[in-house]
This record gives sequence, structure tokens and C-alpha cells, in this order.
Amino acid sequence: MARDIQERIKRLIIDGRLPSGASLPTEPELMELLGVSRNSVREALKALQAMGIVEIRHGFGTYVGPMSMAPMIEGLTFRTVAGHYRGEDSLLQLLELREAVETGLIARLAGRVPAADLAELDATVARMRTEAAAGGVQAETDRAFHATLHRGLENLLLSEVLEAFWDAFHRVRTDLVAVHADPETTVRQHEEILAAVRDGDGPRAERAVRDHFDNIRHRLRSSGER
Amino acid sequence: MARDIQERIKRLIIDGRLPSGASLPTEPELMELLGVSRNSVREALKALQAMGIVEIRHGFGTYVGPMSMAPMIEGLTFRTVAGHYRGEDSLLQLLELREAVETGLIARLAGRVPAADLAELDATVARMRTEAAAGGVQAETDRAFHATLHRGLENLLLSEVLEAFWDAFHRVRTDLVAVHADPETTVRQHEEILAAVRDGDGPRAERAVRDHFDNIRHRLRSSGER
DNA sequence: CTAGCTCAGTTGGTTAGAGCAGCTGACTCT
DNA sequence: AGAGTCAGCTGCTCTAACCAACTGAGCTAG
Repeated sequence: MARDIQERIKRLIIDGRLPSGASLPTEPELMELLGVSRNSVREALKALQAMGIVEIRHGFGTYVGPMSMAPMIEGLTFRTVAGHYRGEDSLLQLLELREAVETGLIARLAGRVPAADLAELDATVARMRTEAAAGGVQAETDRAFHATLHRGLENLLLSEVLEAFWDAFHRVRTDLVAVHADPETTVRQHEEILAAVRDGDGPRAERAVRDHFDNIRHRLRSSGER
Repeated sequence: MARDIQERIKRLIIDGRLPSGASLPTEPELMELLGVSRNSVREALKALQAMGIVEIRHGFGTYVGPMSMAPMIEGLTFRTVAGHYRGEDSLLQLLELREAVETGLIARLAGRVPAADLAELDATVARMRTEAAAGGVQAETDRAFHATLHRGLENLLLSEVLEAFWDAFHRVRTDLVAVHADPETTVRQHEEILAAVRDGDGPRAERAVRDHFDNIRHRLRSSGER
């Protein structure tokens, strides 16, 4: 029955063709509109908020959510952390998920990345090299590299899903495992990926991505838990 | 603060190493444990339920959820439906997401699917052929084909994610678009995928999967909205 | 006249207490 | 011994009140 309330609020959004950011009725209005108590309205909104369908701003109102992959990140992260603590190799599975998707995509990308993005990737790798010399590559830089790379796919959904995977992986790794990367290797592998993509050499790019993930996996396996 | 309550309940699960299905404290117990009102406890639980972290059974108790991808399906479905109604090509993006991932994976699978799974795939395709002759291929059969195929990857997370994508796509397509498939073509393409995988011919398998998705995409584009 | 402050009104956040509804298991009656 | 019943847990919904964050109109000081 609480489920029913959620569905009806969803219908409000869909039937009203409401875009992200559009304002929804206030809680008292929803009470009357749906014929239920404020409490039930709030519980439904909380659930929808958790799914990213709705955004609630205290003292301001309720709005249609950004429909991002944020809830998925949240769920994936928790699932992975919980699995890890129970002794499963959940973090490795998550890494393999990323590897499978990214190696599958890189061939599509080879030779098709716009010049502007290639230039941005050059800058990102350069920053990576600077950071490596200064101690270690920042996570944000790695993220930027992959995000820029996947932009060439021209599929926002796909980019967001990949970023969600990256994010979940990174959060779990940061929380659970002390990984000591070899910055020099990391930089070199990114350079290789970029070079292969620029040359339009699909197989070489695929190999480069696989090497990159092999590297991460190896470091993951050989590192102790915190 | 509501966020804080959710986090503390999560900690209960993680710190307690609770497996899926383990029972959580009752609402009154959580009230006292967390020092908040019943209402706040319930709102937090509702949000966690929406994320699949917790499972609530009326008159029975609250339990650690199955950590499945069900919430992701829910979110993806809604996002796609909402986008579709706003005139975006969200369904096509979802299809491309599936295509990208599945074409990337099929090469890994070629020649590595266990004999038992191959036999099951034979049976599934046979059923598909029977159904095609009887009017049309059942959605469940298509789902079974892909699910069995990906089982060979031996990565539960990956299988679930793919199934989630399949599910979201199928639900949206069923709700929104009347697609008239050519059953004969569908069956033939699945046979080709299976044959290529059995032979361990990666490139051929990749081509077969791509053809399959091309077929779906073409039908999608040429079909009117309901 | 304008810049800044204040305060009232609106919106979501939280609490409290009461009663309803589904499920389980032990008790009772046949 | 078996089936029906009921007491007790559980979560579900409602009402009513107050707290907290934000907005915007109006006031005050410069």
C-alpha cells in the first residue's frame, strides 16, 4: 500500500512530463491529493529520494530528482563493503565488472575520440605525471581520464553507469584497503591507452586497458586489508 | 539527521557481519538503540528498503536485504520511462548500454562456456524455435538465453547487472512501445551467437551479438509509440 | 533612495501517542 | 491427536503538535 503511494507520485511526474528540477506538490498538498496521512506521504517520498527520483530540500520544497546514478553507487558500495566484511571477494568482482565493460568499450572508442577530448586527455595524463612525481596520482585525475575517454561514446547513460562503477570501486578501496600503487606504472599505462586510442588501434587499446586492470588487480590481491 | 540514522543502521549490518536474511532489531528496539522516534526509524528503513539494503515483512520483522540489483532496475526503468515521455531517446540509450556491455563480454565467453551451459542454451534456443512457430518468442526465453550465457563469466555481480539492464529495457519496451519482432530472425540470431560461442570464435560471436542488437534497434526505431 | 536587517509565513523535519493489520505459536476444544 | 482460536509479537497508518530551514516582504538605518 505504501508501494501504491510511491507509484502514484511517480505517475504525477511521468504524466506531467516533469523535467528534473520541477517542483512537486508540498507535503500537505500530497496528503489531500492522495488521501493519506502526512506520515505515509513522507515515507513514500523518502523511498523515492533514496532512488534518486525525488529531491527534498528542507524549508524549500520537493522536486523531481536529477535521475542520476547516485543511488546505484550507494547501493553498489554498500553491497561491496558488506560482502567484503563477510569474506567475499566482492571488491574483485566489482573490479572485474569494470574491466569487462571498459575493455569491451575501448575498441569502439579507438580512433573515434574527438580531437578536443584527445587534447584534454593529453592534459590529464600530463597532470598525472606531475602528480606521480610529487608522490602519487590523485584519484580525481584517474577519474577524469576515464570520464573524458567515455565521453566520446556520446551516451550519457553509459557514461554515468561507468562513472558509478568507478565511484563505487574507489570508495570501497579507499575505505577498506590500503593499496600502494606504483605511480610510474599507472602513468605509463594511461599513456599507452591514450596512444592506442589516438592511433585507432583497437586491439592494442584493448590490451592496454587489460594491462591497466591487471595492474590494479595485482596490487589489490597483494595488499593487506586495513 | 535522517541520513545519519540510515548510516547507523548500515553500520549495524556491516559491523555485525550480518548476511542477507539476518534479522534486524524491531522498530521499538531501533528507537531506543538510536535514540530517535519511531517515525524517523521508519523513514530510514523505508529508504534503506528502497535501496535493497533492508527487507521489511509486515507482522514478521525487518531483515537484511538480498542486496540484489532490483532497486537499480527500478531506478533505471523510471529514468528511462520519464525520459521517453519527455521526448528523449532514453530507450535507445539503454539498448546501446546493453549492446556495449554484451558485445564486449561475448569475446571473453567464446570457447569458455561450460558444456552444461551449452546444453542448456541448446534447449533454450529449441524452445525459442517452438515459440516462434507458435506466434512469437516469449520474453522469458530471451532472458533465459542471456542469463545462461553470462553465467559462464562466473561473476555474480556482473550477471546481475546485465540482468538488471535486460529487465529495465524489457519493462520499458513492454510499457511504451509496441514492437513487432520477426520471430524467425530472432531465433536465427540466437542460434548464430550460440554457434559462434561454441566454436570459440570471438570475432564471429561479437558480430553475431552486434547483428542481434542491430535488429532490435531497427525494430525499435521503426515502431510507433503506443 | 538603497543596503541591510528583521520577522512572518511557508516548507520540510521530528516527536508523541493511539489504534489497525498481518503473522506466529501456544492453547483449547472436539 | 488434530484443527480451530486467540494472545502476543511484528510492522502499518493516522492524528496532532512543535521544531528547523528557507524565502520574501517590509522596516530601518545609512
